Amino acid sequence: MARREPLNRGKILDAALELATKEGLEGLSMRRLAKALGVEAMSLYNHVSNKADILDGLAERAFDQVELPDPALPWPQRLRTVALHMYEVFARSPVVPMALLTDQSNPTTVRALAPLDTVVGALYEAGFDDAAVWRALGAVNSLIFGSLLLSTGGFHGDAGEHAGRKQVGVYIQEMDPAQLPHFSRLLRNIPPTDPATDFERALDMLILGLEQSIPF
Amino acid sequence: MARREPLNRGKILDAALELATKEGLEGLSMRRLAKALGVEAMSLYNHVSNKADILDGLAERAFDQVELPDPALPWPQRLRTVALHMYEVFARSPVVPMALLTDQSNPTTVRALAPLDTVVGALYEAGFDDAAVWRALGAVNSLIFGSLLLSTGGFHGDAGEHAGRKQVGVYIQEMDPAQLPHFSRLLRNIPPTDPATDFERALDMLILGLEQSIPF
DNA sequence: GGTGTATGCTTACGCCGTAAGTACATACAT
DNA sequence: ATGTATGTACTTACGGCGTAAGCATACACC
Repeated sequence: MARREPLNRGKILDAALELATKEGLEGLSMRRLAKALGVEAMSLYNHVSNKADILDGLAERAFDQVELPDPALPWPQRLRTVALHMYEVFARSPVVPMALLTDQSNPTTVRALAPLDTVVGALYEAGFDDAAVWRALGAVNSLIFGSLLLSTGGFHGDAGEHAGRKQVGVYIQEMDPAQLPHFSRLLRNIPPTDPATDFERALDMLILGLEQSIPF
Repeated sequence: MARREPLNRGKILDAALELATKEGLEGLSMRRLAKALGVEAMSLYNHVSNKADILDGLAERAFDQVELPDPALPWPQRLRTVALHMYEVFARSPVVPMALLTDQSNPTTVRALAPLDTVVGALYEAGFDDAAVWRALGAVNSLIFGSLLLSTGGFHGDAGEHAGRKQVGVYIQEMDPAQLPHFSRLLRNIPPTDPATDFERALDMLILGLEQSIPF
């Protein structure tokens, strides 16, 4: 009986990312993942310790792809660059931010935390104290992850974001312009924006706000 | 045999909120919810159409609690007030934002969308065009929901937010200050901030940025 | 009393993550 | 060449999940 090509962690992560990208986080199950690899579910446990381990692996790979900016740049550019890179990388693998925010993944390796270290470094250099750095870090992360989640899946009701006209159309019909005048006006004229540049604008606003609140 | 007090949608929602607040979104199952109500799981389906319907109900109740600001206020205050109220209400029921962002809930009633209509109205009044309103709405929502999710559960690795010293302590020990100098410095000195005021500061920064990008 | 309707219960299906045990192919020691 | 250890994969099983389908019972109204 011909021996099959052996499995390994890398192949599992590859297949997991592909499956999750295609089917979403809830479509990624050990059984389906195994099937995609031509293997039984329990065989995966020879190479990963459990499902959370797979998600951690995906998150680490993603963080690893985040380019770190030139440390010589002034801090606002450094912050801007690393935040944009984080957004781009995660937007390519929407499962990852979803798993992170729902606590299904929680990577703790140095590699995963390096981009955040860059953010923190930039904020300290700006002159903020510990509390302000902490808050600003939270704000940046909130904006990054909030934008990602709202643009992929979550809560079509409030925006639909890039979700496309089809769904939004439903709301337009259901919506009573007398009761929600502004919102229905907006939905009637949704402009064709893309989430990435929307995020960029929002980030710039936040950085602007940050620069203005630097202590002297 | 004594007839038991009959079930109804309201009681189900009450128990669901309590259970979910105690056990988290993943702890809220039809079976456990039924048990808490002294009933079999399938009995719930006489009053709600499915689990998503329960989550929609919780979300609607939450949106309903959001106070709408005095329309006479200038737009930045209106925006600020409604965003803060949304944050407060959702922070009280963390299941709701979680369910919204993971697409397990998607309320579409007028009541649920009223706060968003207020936001949109404020942004139009500020003079933004459709595209800018759309983007600004996304930014505000991202900040609200991102802050909420980061502060409840998600991704202790990046911040831990209010999650408390215990968990953060783990990272401090594991973390190599040589490789993550800024981040480990920050964790060594985490100041005692609370997520709500952190959000308030971030929101003010964003509004500041908005005001400065009004077209003339 | 008879009947219709609403409510709750029981059973069952196909999913899920994973613990535990088994079969077998290779690598190495004798 | 034989025996053994190791690692990989498979099988089975457990307790959970959401919910479809069907049944039993209690009340409201005629």
